[in-house]
Amino acid sequence: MSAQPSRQGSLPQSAATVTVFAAPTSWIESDALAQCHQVAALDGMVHVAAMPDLHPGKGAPIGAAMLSTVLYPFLVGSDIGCGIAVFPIRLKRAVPEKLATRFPDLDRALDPERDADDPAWAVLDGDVPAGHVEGLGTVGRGNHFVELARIDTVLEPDHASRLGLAARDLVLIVHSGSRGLGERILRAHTEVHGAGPAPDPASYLALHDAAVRWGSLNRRLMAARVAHALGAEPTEPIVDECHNSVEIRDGAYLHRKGAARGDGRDVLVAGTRGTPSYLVAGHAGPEANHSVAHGAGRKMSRADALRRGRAKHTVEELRRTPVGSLVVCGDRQLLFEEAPTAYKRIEQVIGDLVEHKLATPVVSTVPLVTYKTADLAPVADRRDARRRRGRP
DNA sequence: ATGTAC
Repeated sequence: MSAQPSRQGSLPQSAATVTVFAAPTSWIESDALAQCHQVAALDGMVHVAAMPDLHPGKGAPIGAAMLSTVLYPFLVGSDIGCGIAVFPIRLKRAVPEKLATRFPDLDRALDPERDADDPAWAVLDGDVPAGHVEGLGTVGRGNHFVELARIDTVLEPDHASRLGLAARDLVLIVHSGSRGLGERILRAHTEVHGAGPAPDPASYLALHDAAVRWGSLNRRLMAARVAHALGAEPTEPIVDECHNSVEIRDGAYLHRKGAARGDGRDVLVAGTRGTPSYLVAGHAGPEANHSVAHGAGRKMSRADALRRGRAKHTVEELRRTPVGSLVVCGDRQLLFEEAPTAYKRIEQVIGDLVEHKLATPVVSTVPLVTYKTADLAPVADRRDARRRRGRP
């Protein structure tokens, strides 16, 4: 393998450069590469850096950092401020079967009035960004999750110890975003300007920044909800990086869609529901648009994962994974869509980051319990519920 | 990924 970025853009001189940070043997869908070149041809585009977890998105590729003199809201997408945070958590015992039943309902929002006495509110410092209360403290759908995980391998002992991490420690990993708020911000732009640039970048950025703060608050609220439910004290995150954002960098707009800030920051690169994740130290330079990958990256579309997964897996094997972890997910379709086999191998993604000197792995984590969406109620409970409603 | 429409 070469240490050089393996594929260079070779399209019209007017188009921006496209650099893909993946080994030739790493699976990158041609549709995703085509999307990178479409983005490279946009007015004002300077450089597109594709991460090893690159895959096709709706209109724009996912797993890319895109530098442009023009701000394009659609390159950030609707889940502005989506990201992954890591919170240390101390538990006396961590038996997945016991803990899985104790997770709170993270599909149900925290209501400032009805849930006024919920201790999770203690993480709120000041006002709720944009005053947007709907969906606060909820995980959402798609690839979002809240996971109780254990530190497995320590690869950089000094760095791990600076983060207060040692082998066998427990952490909560929270992957979620700005829910309806970011969606509303992009829709308001798109209704008037479509995929065109933001005519007033400062006003878009003000809304964007609020969504980024909201996403981070949401992750903290969820970690606090889960910590309280499991009988632990909430903690401050040791890592919290968003991967859908835009920032001003060297006088241009650096859009990241499924790519995390990778310049001197620690980032949790998520595996799948049933494989390890890696906390890495990012040190990406300008060629990579100062970015690192955000996860394993989809290898199959949701439709393919559903079709092939139904033929290949049982619900039971997806709910209890090969590493012994449990997946809380009452939605069977989501379980298949999010099957580990629908994603690339995280080791390959991490290997590509290392090969191209974008990041150094610090620790790996293995899941114990991953919460996706509220579980199906046990049969007895459902029967009771029907009886309470006066049905047979 | 989302809220909403089908």
